[in-house]
Amino acid sequence: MKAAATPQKRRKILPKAQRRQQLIEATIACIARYGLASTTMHMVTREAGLSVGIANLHFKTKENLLRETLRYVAEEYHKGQIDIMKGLEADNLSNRLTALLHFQLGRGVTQRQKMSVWFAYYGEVGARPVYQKIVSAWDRAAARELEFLFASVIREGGYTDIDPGELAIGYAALIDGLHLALLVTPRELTKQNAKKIGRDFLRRAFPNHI
Amino acid sequence: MKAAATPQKRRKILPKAQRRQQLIEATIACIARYGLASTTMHMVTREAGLSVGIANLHFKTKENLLRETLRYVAEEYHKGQIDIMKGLEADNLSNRLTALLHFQLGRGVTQRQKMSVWFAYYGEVGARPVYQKIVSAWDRAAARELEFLFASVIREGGYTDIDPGELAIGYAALIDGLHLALLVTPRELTKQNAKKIGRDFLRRAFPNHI
DNA sequence: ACCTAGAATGAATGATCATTCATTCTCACG
DNA sequence: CGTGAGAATGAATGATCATTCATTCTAGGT
Repeated sequence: MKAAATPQKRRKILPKAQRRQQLIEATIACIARYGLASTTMHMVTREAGLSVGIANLHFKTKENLLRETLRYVAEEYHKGQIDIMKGLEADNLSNRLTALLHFQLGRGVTQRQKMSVWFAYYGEVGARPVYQKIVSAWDRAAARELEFLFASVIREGGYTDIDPGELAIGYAALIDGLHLALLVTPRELTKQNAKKIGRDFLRRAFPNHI
Repeated sequence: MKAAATPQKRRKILPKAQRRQQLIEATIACIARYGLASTTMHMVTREAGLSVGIANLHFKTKENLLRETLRYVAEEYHKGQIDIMKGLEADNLSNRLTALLHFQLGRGVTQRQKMSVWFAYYGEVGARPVYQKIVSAWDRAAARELEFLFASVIREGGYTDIDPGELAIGYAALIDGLHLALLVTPRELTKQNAKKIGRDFLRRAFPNHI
C-alpha cells in the first residue's frame, strides 16, 4: 500500500492586505460554524489554508484579529445601508424605503453566517467596551441617516405626529429583532414573511408611500 | 506585624437545590461582567463564595451549568410575559397590553446584567443547537400567547387587515431590538423612550386601544 | 456525646490554546 | 541567473482552564 502523497501545497507569497482579508474571512466562517467562544487560532488559520504563525504576522494578537473582523462586518452592513439611504440609486423616496428593506432582509445580509457573526459580537458587547465602541459608532451613523430619510418622507407625505428620530430607532430595532428571529427560530419565520412584517411597519407609519 | 487572621469562613452545608440556584446566579453575574467566552469555573465558584470542586458536584460539567443557566433566564423572562398575557392581573385588554410593555421594558428585565446574559446566549445559538432548542421552545410558547392576545384585541377593536400572527412576530422583534439597542447604545436610548417607541407601535396597530 | 452519610474543599492533573521565533522558502530586482 | 528582503512555516513554550478525587468537615440521627 502506497502512502498517499500529500499534494504538497506550494507556499505562496501575497501582499499583506490580501492575507489580512483572507484571515478575516476565515474568522467569519469559524465564528459562524463554531461560535465566538470556541473559535481558535488553529481553526482560523486551517480554514484559511495557512500556518498558525501567519495570524501573529498580520494581526499581532487574536484579540486584534477579532476586533478587525468585527470592524469589517460592521462596515460591510452599515455602509450598504447608508449607501441606499443616501439614495445613490433610487431618487424616489418610496423606492428608497423599499430598497432599504430588501437590502436589510435580503440574501446578502440574512445569510446564517453573517447573522451568526453579528450576534456573536453583540453577545460580548456587554463585557467588551471595544466591541461596543465599534458597533455603536456605526449604529449612530446609520441611525442619523435613517432619521434623515424618514424626515424627508414625513415632509413629503405631510404626516403629522411622527417623530423621525423615534421612528428610526423603532424601525432599526424591528429589523434587528427580525434578524434575531431568523437566526433563532428560522422554522417560524421565512425571509419573505420578515420582509412583509417590515413593510407593514412602514405602511402603518407612511400609508401614502408604501 | 501580625499576619491578618483570615475570617476563616466556616463551611456550610445546604440542600442541593439551594446550591444549584446559588451557582446559577453566580454564573449570570459572571457572564454579564466578563462575557460568556471568558467566564471560567473559577470565576463562577469564587463569585458564589465556594470552592472550585462544588461546580462538578452539582452540575456534572461546565456545559451543563451553562445550559441550566440559560434555561433559568429564559424561563424567568418568558414566564413573566406569559403570565401577563394570560391576564391573571388585568382583565381589560388595553391594560394587559400596557402591562406587557411595562414588563418587557421595565426595571426587572432591562437590567444590563439580564440583557447581557440574554444576548450572550443568542450569540452562541448559531453554533450550539442545544441553546437554540431551549430558547426557541420558550419563544414559540410566548409567540402563541401573544398571537392569541392580539387576536382578542383585533376582534374587540374590529380592526381589519391585521394578521395577529404577523403582528405578534413584529412586536416581539421590536422588543428584542429595543433590548439590543439599550444594551449596545444606551446613550442614544433611554428606557422611557424605548417604552414610548413600543407604545407607538401598538398605537399604530390598535388606535382604539392605546 | 458519638457516629457517619454525604456535602464541600482545593491541590493536582492533563488538555487546550495563544503566542513565539529559528528556520525555510519566494520572488522582485539587479 | 543569483540574491536578499521579508513572507510563511510549525514545533516548542508557557499560560490558562475544566475536571478529578483524596481528604476534611458538617449536621442529623442515635
